[in-house]
Amino acid sequence: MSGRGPSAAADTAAAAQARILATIRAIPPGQVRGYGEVAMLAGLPGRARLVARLLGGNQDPALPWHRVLRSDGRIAFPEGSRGFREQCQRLRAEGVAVQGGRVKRAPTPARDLDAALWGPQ
DNA sequence: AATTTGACCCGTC
DNA sequence: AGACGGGCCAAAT
Repeated sequence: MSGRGPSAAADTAAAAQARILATIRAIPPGQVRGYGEVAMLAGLPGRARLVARLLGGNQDPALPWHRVLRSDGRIAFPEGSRGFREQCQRLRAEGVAVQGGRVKRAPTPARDLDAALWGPQ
């Protein structure tokens, strides 16, 4: 059947978005991930902005959006804004140390891998 | 169809 | 550590 309706491309995009949302939902409480990290885990490397756009239009209160931050470990909202405070509070409620709008532990565990490979001496 | 915008990322100074 | 600039991708106007 050659009836590729207008759902062909839209379906792919929808699937990508669904994977992104699933990845965000899969983030364990007390942990944080970067936008690019979420995109990569969702099988969409380089689409960090898509994740951001998705969260921007997200209306699901059950989505742990607060566990997603910038690659620098910093909150993506401007300091003092509503989202900033809410995200900060929600993170602290999960035991995440937030200082100056920044998470103590970087979302990229690459350093841990290096340490694990070489070991503590 | 071209331009602008956005809860971004990375290398460099 | 923070500041600048360029790059990337997708949706909205």
